[in-house]
Amino acid sequence: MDDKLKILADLMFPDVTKTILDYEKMYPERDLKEGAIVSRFAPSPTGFVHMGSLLSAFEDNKVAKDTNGVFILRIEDTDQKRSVENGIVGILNDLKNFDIIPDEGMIDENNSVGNYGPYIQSERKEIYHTFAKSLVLRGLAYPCFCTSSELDETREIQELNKERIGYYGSFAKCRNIPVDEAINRIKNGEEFVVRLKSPGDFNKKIILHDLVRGDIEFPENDLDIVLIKSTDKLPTYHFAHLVDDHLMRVTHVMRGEEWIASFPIHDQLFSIFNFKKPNYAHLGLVMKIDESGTRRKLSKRKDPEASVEYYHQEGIPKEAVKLYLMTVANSNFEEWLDNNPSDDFSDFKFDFKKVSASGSLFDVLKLLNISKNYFGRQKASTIYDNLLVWTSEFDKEFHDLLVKYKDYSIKVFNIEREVEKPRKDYTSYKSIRNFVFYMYDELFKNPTYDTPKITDKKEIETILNTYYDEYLELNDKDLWFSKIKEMCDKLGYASNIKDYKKNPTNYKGNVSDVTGLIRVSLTSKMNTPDLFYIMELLGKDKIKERFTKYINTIK
RNA sequence: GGUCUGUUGGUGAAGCGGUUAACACAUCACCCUCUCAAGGUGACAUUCACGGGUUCAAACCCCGUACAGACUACCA
Repeated sequence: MDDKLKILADLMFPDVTKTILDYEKMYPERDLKEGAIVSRFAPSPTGFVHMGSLLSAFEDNKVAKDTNGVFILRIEDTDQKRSVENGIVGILNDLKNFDIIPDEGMIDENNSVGNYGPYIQSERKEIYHTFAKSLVLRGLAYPCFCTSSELDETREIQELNKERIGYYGSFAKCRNIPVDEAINRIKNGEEFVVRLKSPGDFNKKIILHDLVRGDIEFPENDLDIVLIKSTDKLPTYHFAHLVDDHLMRVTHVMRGEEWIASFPIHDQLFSIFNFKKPNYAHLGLVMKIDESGTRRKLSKRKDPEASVEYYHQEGIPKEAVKLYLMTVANSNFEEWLDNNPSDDFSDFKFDFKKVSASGSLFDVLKLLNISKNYFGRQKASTIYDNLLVWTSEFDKEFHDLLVKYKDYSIKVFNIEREVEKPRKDYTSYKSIRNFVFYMYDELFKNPTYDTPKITDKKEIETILNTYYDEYLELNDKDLWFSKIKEMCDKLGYASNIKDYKKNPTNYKGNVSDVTGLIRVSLTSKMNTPDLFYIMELLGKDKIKERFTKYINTIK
């Protein structure tokens, strides 16, 4: 009997030259400190990273770095339909944009670092075959010749009889084909997949532990799942997971909750081989609210914000996205951030217990808020440098101005910045232009003016001319303002707003109406940062120019 | 049909048998103020999907139900 199995196994896997033991020696247990976590991100080479995957890659990376472990990038290309040209580089770039750098695995389309490779599944065929072959030898796997139409048929029967769907028990037609017959059919060139001869019993319960959900009770797996596919002889996800994560000595498998259902399969596989089982953490999915008001998985196709590239284009700083990801990853992070306001959170330790089990809603508003606070912490020169990089790709016109007026630009960004309570108005690099455009003549050619309180042309002329001729003061902020108040008193506007509120009819208006007019004439906007600083930077000549320009636009 | 997961305010959530049900975002009000952005103060869940049960005591434990989601492929 054993001899026959050997003949069968050799026939099924003619390419196998090594044994499992050989591989155990090639990929020995890692020599890492106690508690070090080996994690892996294993995408298909689709060329881009979706927000949900980014979160899990981010967490994989974080956990490995926290513990001085290893973070591996492995490419799962066992389904050729999912592969795309230069798909690996695309993924690597998306990760790199958020400072997620794998310690081990693929570093470009064809090369890798690390001693546990290859890191592309299609190049590991012989390894999978070796493991599958050992199962055949032990009578725990068998060739299955069922065609897809046969499979469909049994499924239909199962549906009709309201029976559990799947390839198991008496529905596993090829499970008990005599070895002789199997040998002959293979010799005759019949196509086959290799299936696990599951030793499980659906009526028995097992309890599996998940790092975020705790213990989960399942029936044992009794499905004879496919291990190796027929046409390309590549493994299925389940089998590749077993072989790769064992041989790469992965300690923690973090994946989406869509994998919970196959947890029993994976546990069984590890048991059969008597391999040390990894820890599992099944993460909640990233959701969004649909137009119809229902929750659904964030979709790459429908939702621009699902694509990681979107944040790059929008100019959301990667630091802000990372901060946001961390708040989604661990619910206690925000509190920590409050006490440690910084963009470097390497001191914050990821905790599986603080991972939410339910899918979280993707909250763009929150991201923007985090981003705003991030900008609040930055120096003007840092903002300048980063903005220069962003505009070089997305806003050529602005970029050229930044280069031309470097020192001036830094001063502009510094308005109310490096002080105790800095401004928090920028939300993204993209948004900055709208906050500062009026500081550049080149961007102020045809402004659309907001409408100030004071609209009468004659009055406007009087105020602006009087101000420029008699009260303009740019050396000191306090003096600047007291001069404006002085003028208000002279022209019939209340210099003190409280006085104005008491007796509004005694005045033509109040200081804020006057400064509002000056503000609009200079910037076209009703709302801006501190007017004094703006005027200080603009300088006398430009102020005159803009007063005139404004007066000329009024009818 | 089967298996599994989840359900706390507009949103993200804390909570693990006794809490005024944290905190953050958003919203609103007031204060500060030359306008904004900020900042400060306060408001915002009589209640934790629903119905039962256990208990002196339940958002927390048990049982049902509903809803949402995942899986049930030679896709991952």
